[in-house]
Amino acid sequence: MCRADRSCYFLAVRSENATAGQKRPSFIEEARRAQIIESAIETFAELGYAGTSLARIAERAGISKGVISYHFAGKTELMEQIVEEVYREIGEFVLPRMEEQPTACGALRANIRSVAAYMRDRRAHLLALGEIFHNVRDAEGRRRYGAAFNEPVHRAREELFRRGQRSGELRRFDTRVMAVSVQAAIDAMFAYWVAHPDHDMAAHAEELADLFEHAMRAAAPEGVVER
Amino acid sequence: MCRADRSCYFLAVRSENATAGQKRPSFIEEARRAQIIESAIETFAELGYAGTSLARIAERAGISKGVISYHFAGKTELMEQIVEEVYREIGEFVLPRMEEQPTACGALRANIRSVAAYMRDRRAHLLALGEIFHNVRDAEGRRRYGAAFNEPVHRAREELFRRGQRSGELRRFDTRVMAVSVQAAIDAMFAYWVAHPDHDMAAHAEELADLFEHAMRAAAPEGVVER
Amino acid sequence: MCRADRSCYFLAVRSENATAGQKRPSFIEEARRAQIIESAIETFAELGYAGTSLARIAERAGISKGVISYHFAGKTELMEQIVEEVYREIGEFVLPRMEEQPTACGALRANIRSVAAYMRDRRAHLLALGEIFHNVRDAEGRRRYGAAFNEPVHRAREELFRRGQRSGELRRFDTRVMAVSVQAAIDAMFAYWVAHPDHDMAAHAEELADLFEHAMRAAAPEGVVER
Amino acid sequence: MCRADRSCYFLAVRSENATAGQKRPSFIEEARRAQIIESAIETFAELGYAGTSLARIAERAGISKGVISYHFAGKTELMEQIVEEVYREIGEFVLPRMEEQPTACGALRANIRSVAAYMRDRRAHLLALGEIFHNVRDAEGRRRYGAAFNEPVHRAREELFRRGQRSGELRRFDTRVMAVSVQAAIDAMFAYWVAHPDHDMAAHAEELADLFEHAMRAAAPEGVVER
DNA sequence: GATGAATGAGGATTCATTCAT
DNA sequence: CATGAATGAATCCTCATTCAT
Repeated sequence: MCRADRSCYFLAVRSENATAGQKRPSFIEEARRAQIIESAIETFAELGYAGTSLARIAERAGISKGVISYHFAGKTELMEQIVEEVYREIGEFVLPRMEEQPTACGALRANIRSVAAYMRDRRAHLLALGEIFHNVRDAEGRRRYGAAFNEPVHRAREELFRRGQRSGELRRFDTRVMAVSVQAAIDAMFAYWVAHPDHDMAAHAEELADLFEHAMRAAAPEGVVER
Repeated sequence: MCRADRSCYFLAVRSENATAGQKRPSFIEEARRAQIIESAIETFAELGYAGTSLARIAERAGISKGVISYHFAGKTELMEQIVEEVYREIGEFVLPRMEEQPTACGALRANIRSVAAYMRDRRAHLLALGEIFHNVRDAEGRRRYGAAFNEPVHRAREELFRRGQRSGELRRFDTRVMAVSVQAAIDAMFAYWVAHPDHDMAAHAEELADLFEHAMRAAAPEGVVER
Repeated sequence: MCRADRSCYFLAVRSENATAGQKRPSFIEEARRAQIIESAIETFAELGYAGTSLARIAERAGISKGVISYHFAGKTELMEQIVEEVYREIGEFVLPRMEEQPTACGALRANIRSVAAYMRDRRAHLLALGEIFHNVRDAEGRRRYGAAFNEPVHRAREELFRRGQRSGELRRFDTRVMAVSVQAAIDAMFAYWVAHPDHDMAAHAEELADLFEHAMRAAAPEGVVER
Repeated sequence: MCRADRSCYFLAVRSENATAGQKRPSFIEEARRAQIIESAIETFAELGYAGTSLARIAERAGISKGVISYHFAGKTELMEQIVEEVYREIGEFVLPRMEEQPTACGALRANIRSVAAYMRDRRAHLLALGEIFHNVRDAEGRRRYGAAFNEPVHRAREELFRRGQRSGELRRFDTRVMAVSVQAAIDAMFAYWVAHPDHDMAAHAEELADLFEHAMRAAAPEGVVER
C-alpha cells in the first residue's frame, strides 16, 4: 500500500522554478553538490530513510558534516534535489523510447522495457526515490510527494490509453484505474527484483507487457492474435 | 518501488508461537495493550514512520510515556504487535469470502472486493502497516519485513492461478509475475483512495477484477462472453 | 584505593536501633524479607551496584516488583538490611575463633583463617557488601559507609596489637597503619580469589598470617622460633 | 573486598594502539577532551560512579551536554580515556623514582613514597579511577577492569621480589601473595587518607615501607633461621 | 569554500516509587 | 499481604543546524 511513492517514470516536466535570478553556481560548487547527492542516494538506498542522517551521508562522501549544510539549505532541499535529479534522468531515458512506437500497446511495452532497463543500472536511485517519496512529510504530517506529484504520469498514460480506445486498438475500461495499476505493477517488478537480485527482470518486463496487453486489447473480431 | 510493503491480504496464518507457556495477560493488561496499539496505528497513519515517537503515541492515548515501555518491551515489539494484529484482522475478513468461490476469477474478484471493503473501515490500519513494512530495518540496515514476509501470499495466489490454468479457466502465464502484479494493483488502489478520499473504491475494485480477468482468462474457443 | 569498603570482619556490634517499640514482624513477613535480602545479595554480587535494580531483584526472587517496596521503605533500607545481615553473620563466625587464641599473632592468624573460611561459602555476601559499601552515598554525594563505619574494626585490632606490644610479643609500630593494612590485605585476598576461583585461598591465608607475623614480631633476642 | 580495583601504580605501558592511522586531533579538540576528562574525574571523585552522569559532567565543565558526545564516542570511551590518562600520569611519576634504587626494599620504599606523593596532589584522579575500576562492567555483568588488568603490576612486583630473593636480600615467601598485599596496603593508605584528610600520609608511607621490610627481609646473617 | 566545534531539542529506555485493587 | 499498573524523572545518545575560524 502507500502507493503514493511511485515515481513518474516517463514524464518529467520538472519545475525549473526559482533557478533563474540566482547566482550561476561555479563548477566546483556543482561538482560538490553532485557528489553529495550521489552519496545521499546511496545512503538512502542502503540504510533507508530513518537510517540516513547528514552525518552518515557526509561520512560516505568523505567530507565534513558541515559541507552539506553549506551547499544545501537543509536536509529537505537535499532530498528535493535528489528527486529532481532522478526524475530528470528517468525521463531522458524512457521518453524517447516510447515516442517511436505507433500503437498504445507498443508504447506501453517500450515503457515497461525501458524502465526495467533503467532500473538495472540505477538500483540505488530508485530505492532512494522510494524512501524519499514514502517518508518526507511537511510539518503537519502531510506527505510532501503525494498524489498530485504522480498526476502528470497518470495523465500521460490515460491519454495514451484513450488514443488506443479511440482507434479501436483497446477495449473500453477505466483509464485511471488502468494507469494506476500499470504504474503499480512496474513498481512491484522493481521491488521484487530488489528483493531477489537473481530474478530475470527482462522476462518479467515482457510478461508484464503481455499481461496488460491481454487486459487492454479489444477482443479480436475473429482470430485472436496475441502479442 | 519498494514494493516489499504489501501486506498479506488474504492469508494470515500467524505464528501463535511462544504465546503458550507465558503468563496469561490480565484483562486490564489486554485492554491497555489494545489501546496503545490503536493509538500507535493512528499515529503511524497520520504522522508517518519518522514522525511517530513513543511520546507522540502516549500523548494521543492520553497516558504517560512510560506506560508504553511498561506494556511493550520496546518500540520494536510494539510495531510487531501492530503487524500481527492487522494481519490477523485482514485474514479473518478476507479468507472466508474467497473460499466460497468456485472459480479462480471468482475467488480473485472476491479477494479484491473484500480487501477493498476492509480498507474502507480500516484506513489507518493499512496505512500504519505500510509505514512499518516500508521502514523497519534491523541493525545492519536490512528490511525487517522483506520479501520473505510476502512469500506466503504470493504462494497462495500462485496456487489459485495454477488451479485455474489446469482447469482451462485461465491462459498460460507466469504465475509469479501475475501474483506480484495483483498484489501491487490492490495496494495501489488503496493508496489512490487514501490520496483521493472521494474516489469510488468499490468501482475501482470491480474494474480491477475485470482487468485481471481479461489478463488471465483463456481465450474463449468461440463466442467470447466477458464478465 | 577506595578502601572505605572493607567490611568489619570480626567485630559486629550492630546498632539494634529502633527495633524495639515496633510491631513484631510476623513469621511470613520475616520470611519474605529474608528471601528478598538473599535475592538482593545475589544480584549485587553478580551484576554490581549499577546493574542492580529493584526489578532485577524481584525477578530473581520470582516476585512482583512492588513487594520489595512493600517490605522495605526503599532501596536504601534494603541495602542497610543487607549490610546488617552480612555483618552479623561474619561476626558470629569469626569472633569465637579469635577469642580462643592467647597470643596476638595467634589471634590474627585465627582471624585471617576464619575470614577466609567464611568467604569460601559466602562469596556473594561479601561481594554484595563490597558493592554497597563502595557505592552507597547520601544526597550530597558523601559515602554512607565511610571511615566511621570501619572504625570499630580498626580499634579492636589496634587493641590486639597494643596488647602484643606490651607483652613483648610484637615490635613497636604504628598500630593504626598496621590495622588498616591487615584489613586491606584480607580484602585483597578475597578479591584475588574472586578473580581467580582456582586460587588456593587457605594457602593464601597462611601466607598472609606469616607475612604479618614477620612484620609485627619483635626481633627474637636469640634463637628465634617462629610459629 | 572487591580488590580488583587497584591501579597499576608503577607500571604503565599503555597500549598506544590504533592511535596511528587516525586523524591527528587538533589543538582545540585536545584541549576540550582534556577539559572534559578533568571535569569527569572530579565528578566521579565527588559524586561516585552512580552519581556521575554526562549531564553532571557537562554542568561542571560549563558546557552543553552534547559536547561530550561530540568528543567521545560515549560514556564508555570517556571512562576508558580517564583510565588511560591517570595510568600514564602515575607511571611517569613513579617509575623513574623506583629505578634509581639498587635494592628491592629500597625500590619498594621508593614506590610507596612516590605513590603517596602523587596521591597528595591527585586525590580526585585516584578516586575516579577507583570508581571506574570498581563499577564498570560489560553487558553480561563481568568487570571491565578485572584481574587481567592488574596482572602487569603484580608481575613487575613479583620480579622485583624474586631478584631480592636470589640476591639473598629477601626471605622466601610467596611472591604473588606479597605483591597482592603490597598493592592492597598502598590502596588502603590512600583510602584512609581520603577519609581522614589530616592523616599524615608521608608518615604512613614510611611506616608501610617498614612493615614490608620486616615482612620480606631475610633474617640477619647469623643465628637466624626463618621458618 | 570548507571545517571542526558546539548546541539543544528530541529519541528510546530504565528506574524507584506510589497506589488502587 | 500481594500485585499489577502507572508515573515522571533521569539516563545516554543522535541529530540537524549554526557559527567562528
